[in-house]
Amino acid sequence: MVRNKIPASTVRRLSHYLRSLEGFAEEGGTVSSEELAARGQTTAAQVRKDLSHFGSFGKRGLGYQVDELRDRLRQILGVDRPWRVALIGAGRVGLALFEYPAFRSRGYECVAIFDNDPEKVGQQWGDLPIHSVDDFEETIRRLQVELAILAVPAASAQEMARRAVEGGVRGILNFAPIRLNIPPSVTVEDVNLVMELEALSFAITQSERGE
Amino acid sequence: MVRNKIPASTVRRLSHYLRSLEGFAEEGGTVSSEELAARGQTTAAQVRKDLSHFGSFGKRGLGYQVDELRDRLRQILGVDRPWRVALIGAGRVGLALFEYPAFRSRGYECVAIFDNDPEKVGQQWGDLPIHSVDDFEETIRRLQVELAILAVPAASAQEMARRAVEGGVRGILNFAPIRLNIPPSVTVEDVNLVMELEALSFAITQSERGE
DNA sequence: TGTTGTGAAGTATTTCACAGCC
DNA sequence: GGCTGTGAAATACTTCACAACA
Repeated sequence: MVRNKIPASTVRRLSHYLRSLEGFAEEGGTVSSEELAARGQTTAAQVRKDLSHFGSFGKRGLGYQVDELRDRLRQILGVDRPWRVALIGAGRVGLALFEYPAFRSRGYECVAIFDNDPEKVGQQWGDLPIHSVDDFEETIRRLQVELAILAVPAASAQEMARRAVEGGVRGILNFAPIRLNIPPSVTVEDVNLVMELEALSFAITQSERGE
Repeated sequence: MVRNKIPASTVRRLSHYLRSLEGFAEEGGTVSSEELAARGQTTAAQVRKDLSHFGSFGKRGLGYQVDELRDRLRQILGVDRPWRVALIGAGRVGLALFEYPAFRSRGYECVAIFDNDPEKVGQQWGDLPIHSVDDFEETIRRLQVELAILAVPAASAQEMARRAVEGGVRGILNFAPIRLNIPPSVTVEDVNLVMELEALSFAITQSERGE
């Protein structure tokens, strides 16, 4: 079904489409590529091209069945099943993520929290204890952790990423502002807030100079 | 100096290059496009092309002067001067961002915090009071806020974005998972954590199906 | 009729490769 | 000799436009 490599831009848009469809209360309705495009800041042709990578599940003349497309998008994005997540780093960022309701509601279930600060180890967040990093690899392997959210200082990020891979993790959401060096079989997504702010100040600076 | 539209991918890489150069302790040294590429997960040709949009500040046969390139990148990205930032939404995400040391150290200075929860209004974070949103536009205009960090629930994000624009903000870092509808003169950068996680689960699901 | 799915055309971005300069 | 800066070539992505079909 999936013919070639899917561009990252397409994956991001698929996520948007799914979000839009979840807004539709009306079950059993249909939606056109035109409507999806309007909600997703893109074009109808782009919506159709994005979806066409995964098969053809629209009806010509009618559009897409909302329920069906939503289910299909969930399958494609892999969110039709729960994911076991470990939070590495119980600081402010970790706490914000841990309490972010959207994660759990989309099937990302935090099953373990780790920190290297002896003050924090043993504390509870919700019903989860904060583990020491001593037996990190064994613990995440035992708990069958698939995704790691890496919210530790840059200095320890590479080391913890390596250990997470060692423990069998398949993907890492990395908040540390460094490029992780890990095997290509493990997927990494970087969230770099300073970079986002710099993109803002760049754009503003450019527009000021331009005019 | 800047000839055409600069791709977003280039801007992100410039931010990486700057981060790499800040790692260089040695003042007065030089760095080649090859070295920068190695640290930034890209190619030497890409580094040179990225920089060439803004002029030619390397020495053939030698490479780039570290200090000079770093200063030039700061100018280009607009981080050679402080930016006045307002934090909108004093929840967990807001707190994590407020205490994120990298922001302040790069010149993004939080000058006001807002929340619509009467329980929070009047509290202090560091030496900043949490303001009510009642006189939001006037306050940010008076404080000459240039950037807004929007960390409020999706339901109020559009409204607060509109009011921020009204108050004279030039850029918005948006954590709400919706597309803001604002005039093109104001720049928006979206940080969508669910989307990042979905990109991970997509990639993992694909690789499992492929093999 | 109305809207999809998709080759073909059009743009945008990256990579190549080499002249030009230190 | 070594490394930059940059047109030209290659590749990737988006948009067009229309046949296919419910």
